[in-house]
Amino acid sequence: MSNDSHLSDLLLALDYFPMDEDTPDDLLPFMGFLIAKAAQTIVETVDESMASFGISSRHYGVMLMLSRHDGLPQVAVGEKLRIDRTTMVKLVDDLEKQDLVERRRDPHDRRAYALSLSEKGREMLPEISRRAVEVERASLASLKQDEIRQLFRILLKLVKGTRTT
Amino acid sequence: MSNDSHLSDLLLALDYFPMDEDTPDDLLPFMGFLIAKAAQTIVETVDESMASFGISSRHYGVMLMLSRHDGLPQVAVGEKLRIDRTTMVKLVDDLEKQDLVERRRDPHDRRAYALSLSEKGREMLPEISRRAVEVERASLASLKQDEIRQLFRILLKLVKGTRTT
DNA sequence: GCTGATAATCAGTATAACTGATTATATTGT
DNA sequence: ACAATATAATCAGTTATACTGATTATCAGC
Repeated sequence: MSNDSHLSDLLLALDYFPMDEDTPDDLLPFMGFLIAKAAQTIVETVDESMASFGISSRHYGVMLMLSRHDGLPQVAVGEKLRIDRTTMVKLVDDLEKQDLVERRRDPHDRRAYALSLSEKGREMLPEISRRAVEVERASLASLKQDEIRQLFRILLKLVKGTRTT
Repeated sequence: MSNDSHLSDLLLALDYFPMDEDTPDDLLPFMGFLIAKAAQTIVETVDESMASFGISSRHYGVMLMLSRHDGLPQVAVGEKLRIDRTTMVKLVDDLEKQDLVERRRDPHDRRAYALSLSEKGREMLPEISRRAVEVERASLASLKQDEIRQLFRILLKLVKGTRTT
């Protein structure tokens, strides 16, 4: 309650919104900032909701990835999620301790692990996902269905467009 | 070149796109993820572009804030930017060392600092902003002007909608 | 003036990203 | 087949950030 002066105030107060003209140059300095803050908000709430499962949003991301790409080596999951190789070690350690993910040796490349959801992981994932969706929906509550779809489409285009490779 | 398998592939490959139906529930589990990755991409590139000025995107954010709210106390800047009070100390230390920002005692509240851009800070900011805009524009290159405007509008609505107060 | 709140700071802890090295295994070139 | 090089995972150590709790100075209300 002490704090009704948010970044949105900054932006609003400063006539960066609405942007009537077709020169979004004025608002570009704030774009990165705005995306970062939106991300921060959502990630924080997802993290909170995942806490009761003993994991973070990042662990959830790994599980989500494995649900679709079973048997992927650790490094590949990291590349897809843009998580550092050494950070992946810790994440998978955590997930293994919770018995949500298994490390098996890849028979075709015995340096690598083939990561899979464990039995428990497969069982839990729908429930975990349901929670994540709940809070994400809540985070997006101020948006119309149509806006959510647009946002998704635009972000996807953005992420696709900026490949570092 | 080793890595053409990005998160976008995940999403595309999995028919999460295009989302023809009016049930974005299927894609909601990926929304937070997608925003986070978009943010990561932009923040990283902005950080890189700021490096030649000896600052990070966070320092830039503080300067941008001060350019609009001169004389704000440290804690207020932190609240607006959602940066921890103790982290602000370090950020302002850095900016002061670079002589971009000044801490003056607020005459009305001698506990607080009134933060201001220094002379040099005021001079530099347009140049710094120009660089930031350059790389942000590059990050958004895959989007049409119209999509950038939409994205901005939607994100602003989202951030406004999810006040933690 | 006393009490409780607040701005900034500092010390200490926890987490994450990153660097560089190591081990085991794979791949490539000859 | 063998040597050189590359790769997957790990570990140790460094750095950046967030957060907690305490301290100091100051403010505001009674």
